[in-house]
Amino acid sequence: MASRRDKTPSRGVSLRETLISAGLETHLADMLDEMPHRVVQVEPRRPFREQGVKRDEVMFVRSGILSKFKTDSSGRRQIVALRFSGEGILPRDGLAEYGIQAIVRSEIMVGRAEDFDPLVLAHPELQRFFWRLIQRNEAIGYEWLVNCGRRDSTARVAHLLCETAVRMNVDTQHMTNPFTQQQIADITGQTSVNVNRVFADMERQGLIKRKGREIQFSDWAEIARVGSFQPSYLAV
Amino acid sequence: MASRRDKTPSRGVSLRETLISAGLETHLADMLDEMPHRVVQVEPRRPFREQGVKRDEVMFVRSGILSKFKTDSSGRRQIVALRFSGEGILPRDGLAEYGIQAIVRSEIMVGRAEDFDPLVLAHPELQRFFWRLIQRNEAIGYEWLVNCGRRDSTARVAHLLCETAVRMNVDTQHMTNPFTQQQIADITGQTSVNVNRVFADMERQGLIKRKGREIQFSDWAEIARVGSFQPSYLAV
DNA sequence: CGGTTGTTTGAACTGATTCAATCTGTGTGG
DNA sequence: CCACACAGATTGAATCAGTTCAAACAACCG
Repeated sequence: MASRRDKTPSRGVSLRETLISAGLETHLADMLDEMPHRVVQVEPRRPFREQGVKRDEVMFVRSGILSKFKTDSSGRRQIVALRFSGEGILPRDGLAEYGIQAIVRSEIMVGRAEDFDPLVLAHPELQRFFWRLIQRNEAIGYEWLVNCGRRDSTARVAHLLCETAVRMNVDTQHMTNPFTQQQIADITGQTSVNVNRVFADMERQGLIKRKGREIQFSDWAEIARVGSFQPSYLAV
Repeated sequence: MASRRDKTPSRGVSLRETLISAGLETHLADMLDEMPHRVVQVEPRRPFREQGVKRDEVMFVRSGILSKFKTDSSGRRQIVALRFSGEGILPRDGLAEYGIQAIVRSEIMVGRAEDFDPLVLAHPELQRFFWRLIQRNEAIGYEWLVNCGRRDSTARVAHLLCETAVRMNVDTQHMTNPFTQQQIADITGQTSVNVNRVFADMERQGLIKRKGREIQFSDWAEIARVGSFQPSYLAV
C-alpha cells in the first residue's frame, strides 16, 4: 500500500509543494500560491464556517484536516466530507449547504472566489486538475454512502481508518488516529458509544493495537478486508 | 413548492429544451444537442453500464431516471445517485467507480468524452453551467449522507419522496412513485421489507395515500417535516 | 395459463441506541 | 505541586429499530 507520493506533507509545508505533489504543474502551482490569500489557524471542534452563509472563498489545507458537516433538524450531526493536507474546498455559488470545522488544529489558506475563478477559467490545465479533484471527491462521497448505507459498524470504522491512512500517506503499519470517537461516529453515522465498542472489539480480535490515539494495524490486509476497503476510488 | 421551472420535461422531449429549461443559454444548448451522439433506450433493472470499466462517455437523460450504484464486497447494493430527465452523467478519467442502471425505462443520449470535453474547455459559460450542476449533485450527495447516517427509516423514505417530487417537477399533491420498494431500500440503505412497513405506517398515519404506484401527499408540509426535507439544496 | 416481478405479513432475532455512571488524561490557576 | 475543571473514553443494563427468513399474495404479461 506504499503510496505513489512519497512526500508526506508535514506541518506548514507550502501549498505549492503540496499541489505539485498532487500532480499539478509547477507554473500553475506557483500561480495559485501567488493568488492573494491569507493563512489562518483553525482550532478543532470550534465554529469556523457555518451552514447557510455565502461561501465565496477557496480554501486549501496546508496542514491538519477540515471537515464539512451538516446538522439535521433533530440536531444530529453528520460529517459529509474531509479535506486532508493539500486538499481544498472550492467556492460555491450561493449559500453553503454545509458548515466547516477542523478535525485537528489546522493551517488553512483562504482566498477569494473572485481571484480564484478567473484563474481556472483562463487555464484549461488548471480546470482539468480541479475537475479530477472533484471527481475524486465524488468517488469518495459515493464510497461513504456505501459505508453508511450498507456496512455494519465494524466495517464502517475499519473502512474509515483505511481511507484515512491512505489519504494521510502514512504507512500501513501505524497511524496516529486524528479523530475523536465522536467524530468517527459523526462520519460513520453511529453513536460514540458504539464506536468505542467497535474499537474494543477490533482490538480484542487482534486487528489493531491501541495506545491512546496511536493505532497499530496488526494486519493491513485483514483490516482492509473487514472494511471492504479497496483503494482504487482514491486514485486521482 | 411550485417549481420555478414550469415545463415538466415529458417523454422524448428534446435534450435542447431540457437544458434550456435548466438554465443553459440557447446557443450552448444547441451546441450540445448537435454534438455527435446516439440515443438509446434503457430497460429498468437490467445491466447497462458496469462498475470498473472505462467511462469515457457523456450521458444525458432525455426521459426516465438513471441510477448510479455500487455493490459492496458482501454483495449488498447501494444506489449512490440518481439522474432525472434533463440531468447528465459526465465522463470520468479512468475507470468508473460505479455501475449505471435505469430506474424506469429511460431514453438516454450518449456522446463521446472526446467530443464533449473540448466543447466545455472552449466555452466558459458551458463550464460554469456544468460547474453549477456538479455542485448541485455534490449537495444532493451530502444530503443523502445525512439521510443514511442520521435519520430513521421513516424520515429517510419521506425525504426521498420529497426530493423525488421536486426533482421530477410534479406538484406536491400527487406523484407516480417511480421506484420499487427494493430500489427505495437500495437508496436509503435499508431492506425492502422495512420500506414496505414504513409505507404502511405512513399511510396509517395519514401522511400519504397509495393506489399501486400512485402516491397522494395528504399534507406536504407535514411529510416534509417528517423527512427533514428543506429543498434549498436542490436549487441550482 | 404459468412465469415473473413486486408487495405484504408474521415471528424471531440482533445490532445499535439510549441513558447514566465512571474512569482517565491533560491543562490551568493558585 | 496540588486541586480542579474539562474533554474524551469506557462500561453496563435496558430497550428498540431494523434485519432476516419464510411464506403468501397481487399484478402483469406473453
